[in-house]
Amino acid sequence: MYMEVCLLFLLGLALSQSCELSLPGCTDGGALFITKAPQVCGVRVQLEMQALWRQFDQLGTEMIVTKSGRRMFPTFQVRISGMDPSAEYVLLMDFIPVDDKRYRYAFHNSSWLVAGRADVAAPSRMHFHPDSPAPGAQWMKQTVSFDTLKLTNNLLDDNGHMILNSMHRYQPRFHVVYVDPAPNSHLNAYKNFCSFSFPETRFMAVTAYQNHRITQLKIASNPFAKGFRTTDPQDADYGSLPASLPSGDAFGRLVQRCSGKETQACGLSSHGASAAKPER
Amino acid sequence: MYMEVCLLFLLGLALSQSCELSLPGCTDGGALFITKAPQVCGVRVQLEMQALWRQFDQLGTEMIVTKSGRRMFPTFQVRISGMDPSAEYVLLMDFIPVDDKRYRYAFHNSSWLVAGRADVAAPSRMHFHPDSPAPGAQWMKQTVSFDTLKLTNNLLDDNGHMILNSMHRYQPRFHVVYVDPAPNSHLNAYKNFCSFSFPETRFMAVTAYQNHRITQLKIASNPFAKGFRTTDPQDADYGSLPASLPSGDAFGRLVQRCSGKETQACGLSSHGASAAKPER
DNA sequence: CACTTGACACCTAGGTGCGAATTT
DNA sequence: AAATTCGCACCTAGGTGTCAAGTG
Repeated sequence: MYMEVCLLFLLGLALSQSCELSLPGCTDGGALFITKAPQVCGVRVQLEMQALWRQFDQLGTEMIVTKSGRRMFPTFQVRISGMDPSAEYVLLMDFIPVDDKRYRYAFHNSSWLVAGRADVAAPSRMHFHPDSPAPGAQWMKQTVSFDTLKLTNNLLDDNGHMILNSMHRYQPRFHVVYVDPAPNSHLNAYKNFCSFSFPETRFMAVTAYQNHRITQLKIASNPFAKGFRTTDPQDADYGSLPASLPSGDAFGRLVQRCSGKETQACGLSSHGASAAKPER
Repeated sequence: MYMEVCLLFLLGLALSQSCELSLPGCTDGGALFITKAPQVCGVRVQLEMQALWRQFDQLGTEMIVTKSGRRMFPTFQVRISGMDPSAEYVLLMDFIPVDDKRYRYAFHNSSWLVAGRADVAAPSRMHFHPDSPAPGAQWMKQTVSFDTLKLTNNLLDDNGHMILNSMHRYQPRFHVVYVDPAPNSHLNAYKNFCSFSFPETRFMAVTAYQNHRITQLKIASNPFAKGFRTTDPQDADYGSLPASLPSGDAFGRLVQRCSGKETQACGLSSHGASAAKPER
């Protein structure tokens, strides 16, 4: 990892956060106040394993956090197009709180209830894809996987894992940063990146699964949990088609509409689904 | 991997090979005809697990080659110092034939015999360390390991493995290449790298072990072969001190003298042990 | 009571030499 | 006969949820 590179776009991401707060939405192909650099303005990102992500999302995805760090399942993986093949990019992820609430699970009716305001925010970290930096051609060649990313609830973690508060809800974000070789490129940092959020990847951080249906879906779909399977080893075709369509609620329709195709970066702070921003 | 970088020093390495053939030796700190770039002239490389390598070398190291590719054991690992911390380097390995001979093993007296001239040379490949390119600081931070390198006897291999002829003897080489950002840096390619050979890492490529003592030492020292151990699980302290000193032959003394300490690059084509070149 | 921790059995993924079968 | 190939049992290394125990 290149330290000098990292420092370069910390500024950029900070800008991104504040812009997200101040702007209500980002219309697809709408007028732009800030022009993005050509190296990032055409970047398109497609979430892999969408069908599986949606299955989990319908039930209310939960992700285990442990002291030593736990992988995400499903793994966050994307296919990228529209990069400048010869330009250098850094790819990274972070996690932002979906709201300012703490939750608890009501077993009697299998639903999440608000249990007060959020705890003090965990130290915010970024996870750089280990292949960073690399030329666009390399990133676009095949699926980019964040399978080495781990989630922890240890506030003092020194393994570089992503620190989250259990019983809080998070939205993964994906950032594409163009490594500008120009001198004083920091002056253009805000032009040199774009960000993507896929609403169907939101999840509740937990230390133990609460919703039994989530547990069952993890066991059915994660190869490492095969030891807990009881049913046929048949139903393992995730990743192509959703086993069931999104249900009739507004959120379901939104997800279907916005992430059914690949996603284009929009001008200021790009989202996987432009109108499907986390509720704030 | 950066293709443009690769192309840059192919020339350099080619030069290296021809120089090795034409020059009888490379005296430690002697007068130099060609001045190396400051980024590489002070680079020092120390072989890890020397004691283990020497134990194998005394018996006549054998490395398995398979169609699908086999790791080396011991693994080629080095500690590096003397790099420019902020300069970019590419690290790579290749394997050169020790001689022009084909061998066979005489079981009756446990020795290798010459069995004619070498077969047609296998396609010569280079193995780039997967972290390449990276700044000197990163390479020097910890041991650099080539544990993902695999050896194959499949002339048509398309997995990027190192292709070797079975029953032929090879010398691993290690190359440090400075990535010169200057325009027309290819004109200086021969200045921008240095190479290291450790005589104790020479080996015979085989499809099945010939010397039973080699088999036993592999079983005793490779964790993955633990299933074949019969003796105490005690004698597993390789890497610190040699269990037995090199025996009384000239080669043993040579190895001891030349690779007992860390090794400095010398001017033209640097070797781990300057006078311990493979016999040609 | 709600939540967290840690030992555990059970997996995946892949690196070993063995030994029978096959090829040259 | 010599050399190679392949399935195999046996490992390492580490990712699963479970369950009992611990914490506040």
